[in-house]
Amino acid sequence: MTTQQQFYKSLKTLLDKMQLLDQAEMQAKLADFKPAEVHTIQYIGQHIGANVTAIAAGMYVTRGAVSKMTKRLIRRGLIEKYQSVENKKEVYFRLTAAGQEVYEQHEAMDRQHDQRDQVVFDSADPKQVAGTLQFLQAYNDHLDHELQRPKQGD
Amino acid sequence: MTTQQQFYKSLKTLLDKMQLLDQAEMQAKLADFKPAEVHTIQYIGQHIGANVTAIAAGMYVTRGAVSKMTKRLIRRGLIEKYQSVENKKEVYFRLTAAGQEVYEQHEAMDRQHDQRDQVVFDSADPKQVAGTLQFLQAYNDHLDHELQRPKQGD
DNA sequence: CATATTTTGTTTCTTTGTCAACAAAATTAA
DNA sequence: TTAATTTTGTTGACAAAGAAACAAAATATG
Repeated sequence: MTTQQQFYKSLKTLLDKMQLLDQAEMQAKLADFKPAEVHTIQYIGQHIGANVTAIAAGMYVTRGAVSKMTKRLIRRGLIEKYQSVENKKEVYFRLTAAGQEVYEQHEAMDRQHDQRDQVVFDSADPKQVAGTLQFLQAYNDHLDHELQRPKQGD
Repeated sequence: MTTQQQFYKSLKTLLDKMQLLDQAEMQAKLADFKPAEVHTIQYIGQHIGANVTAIAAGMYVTRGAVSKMTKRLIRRGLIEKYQSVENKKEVYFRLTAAGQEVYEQHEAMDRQHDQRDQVVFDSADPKQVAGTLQFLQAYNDHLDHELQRPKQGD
């Protein structure tokens, strides 16, 4: 297996495992809410005033998915939609008090996960950690570049 | 944002971007097959003789998902199921010639992706790359440990 | 050995997402 | 300014995966 393949596999399974762990905890602490609901609440909480298209881009899903999910969250009283006078086409969202409550519970959970994994960061060489972040950033930059240049013939 | 949060975000978006890029190419070159079909074919090709449970564990999905997908791949003539005389409960799979064909096309595509991103590995400090792999491995080991110890009270 | 428990795979129902078609609004071009 | 084009959001049909209930087979326990 090449370095690259190893890298990819490690990355993939790492996230799979995190999701497995996190999901179990979510089930327990936020049982009334589906994972995707919480995820969307989190994104809106962190990106106040984002419209459907921006949320879709940020969450790497389609606008259709966001449209449906926000509709559901509105129905459940967790977010509100609003529009601007300048632009009657775009739709923006904010958390309601109930949504804010869910948001904060989830944030607390996130901090617990951070605690759970802190030992990995603490016991590693700080230079190795910094190098890892730097490498991931370089890789991300490369892919951003690739995404902007979508094949020949466009 | 803490180092840990930065790390997680980089990881997540990196995989999101890869998937975005890869999916576009898949659509073009293996248009007759759904991503999940190709993914399962790839796993079976690399793990001959794996049963439903093993495939599910390896792919981080449920047995139900594997059961359904393998059924579909059999219907489409891409894999075969077989059983052993010693164990009439477990079900194993192998690729057919048609499945092998898809498998190889996908492998070729994977090698192209490797080429696409090789520059990232080439232009980085080899020590940084090695350090990154090491760190990811350490993190994976930590999570394996956490997954084996599923909370208090079990 | 006989029975209880666990493992394995399948199925049904639900959740989540994509895709494609569409309408309304905004932007660009003529 | 009017008309063509693009952007934005919504919807419906469908695809993929999860959870839970189940039956059959294997394993453990007495």
